[in-house]
Amino acid sequence: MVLSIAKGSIPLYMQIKDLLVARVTEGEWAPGDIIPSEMQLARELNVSQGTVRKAITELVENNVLVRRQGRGTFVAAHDGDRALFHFFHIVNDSGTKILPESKTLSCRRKRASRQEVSKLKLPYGAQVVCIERIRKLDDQPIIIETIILPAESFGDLGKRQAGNLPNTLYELYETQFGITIHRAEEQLRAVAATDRDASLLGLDAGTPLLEIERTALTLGGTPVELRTSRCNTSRHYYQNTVL
Amino acid sequence: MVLSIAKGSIPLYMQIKDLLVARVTEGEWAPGDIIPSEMQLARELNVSQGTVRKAITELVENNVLVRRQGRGTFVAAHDGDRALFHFFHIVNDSGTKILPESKTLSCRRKRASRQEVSKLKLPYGAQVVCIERIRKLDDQPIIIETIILPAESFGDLGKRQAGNLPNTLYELYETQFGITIHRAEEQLRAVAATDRDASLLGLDAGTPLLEIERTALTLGGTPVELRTSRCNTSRHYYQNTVL
DNA sequence: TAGTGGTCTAGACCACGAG
DNA sequence: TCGTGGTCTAGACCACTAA
Repeated sequence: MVLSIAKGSIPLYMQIKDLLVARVTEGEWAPGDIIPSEMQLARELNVSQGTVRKAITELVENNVLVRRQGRGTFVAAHDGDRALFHFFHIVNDSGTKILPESKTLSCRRKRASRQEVSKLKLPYGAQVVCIERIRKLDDQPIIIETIILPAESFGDLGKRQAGNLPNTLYELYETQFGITIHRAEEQLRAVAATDRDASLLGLDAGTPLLEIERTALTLGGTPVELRTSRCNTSRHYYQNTVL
Repeated sequence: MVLSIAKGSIPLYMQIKDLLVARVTEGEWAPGDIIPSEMQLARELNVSQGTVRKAITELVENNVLVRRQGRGTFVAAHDGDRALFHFFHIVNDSGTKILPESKTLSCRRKRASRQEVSKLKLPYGAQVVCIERIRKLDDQPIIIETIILPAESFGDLGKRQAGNLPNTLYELYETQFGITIHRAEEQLRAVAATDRDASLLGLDAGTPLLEIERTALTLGGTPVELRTSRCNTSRHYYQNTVL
């Protein structure tokens, strides 16, 4: 990659951003890895430290990189904190947020439905991994989740029954399959509990549930997870901050 | 205000941020106003342009200021776009977002309930303005909204029946009452439609509705609006992006 | 102590908008 | 043409971390 500084071209720091993003998406630097120091990058790319700094600053704001003073700059990795603060929005009535414990009900493979093919941009007839689990908050079953993953990208997940899957799946995707979730789109609706919902959550059929349909994407923008959560919101709610 | 650069003190650009925020919250600069140029501020505060620039950059990311190349830097103001992109999240099934038309059902004053007193941090027994309206999307009544405002801050709103209120209330708060909404906290639940909900929305009682409880805050963090929206999500949904 | 990121400065030139 | 914000540079010093 050659940086160009021709008149009216894309700013240098933008080109550097793209270059750094490429090195992350192409796996040259993995999540948790340290990247070269600002001075090293500046020398390598023949720009000033300030220009590299500006590129890195924007990637930090973007949750792609993490800076640690005195240590260096690292590729952002999924830990429990990120799962809790960025990707989990259910809070109990007293306003405190805790990650629920999860119990895997099933984890198997099947042919993708028409909707799944379309949302995951899969070829017709592709296989998907289908996970169903139930999540407890304050010792009560509150959330039923159905998760769909493109089988091709997830090794042998779902081929053999795997027992209980870890609570923070995004950490699993990252460490086991080299797939990092970067952002997600959520669509929320109110729906009536089906008989199955009702029995799993200990409610009456027809009880209003909050349904969250999430599409999770990699840094490159590829959709890699479809997740439908149905939540009993009688003692919990979905918390969102609008800026 | 004197900027201090003592060892181990708060960085200069942070102090400048606070100072600029103060000038906005205290009304020295109103929404839509141009603020002094970076060079003018740098001279006034005896710092370099780069330091002022860094302060302003963060306030722009914070939606407090807006930069326009070649023109200057302005205090952010509420227009239809901001209402639509930042503060309205209901989208129809084909994924397009449009601001609903609103019909005001009532706008009157009353004594604040215990909950309203608590959430708006009002003195016991304070008056509030209570607005009820219904909002149409794609020509169908989809949302019922109840809005609570501290009467003290909103002049004579609700004293005389005011006919139909404008669609984008935050513009009204800003231009008529000098109150700028900066951010909001939303709590979402699934609830069953009451008889009144049902008749207003043309549904059966008990139909699941998405309830959004929003607390809107000024830049200073003072809560100034409580808004409860109940939405028919059979053909629409609440869209949220998770970063 | 050496190396990293964090803050701050001073000054150059570019791109845009208004008069 | 002038003033604004936008990009880029070069270099100083501070604060933190690890060896």
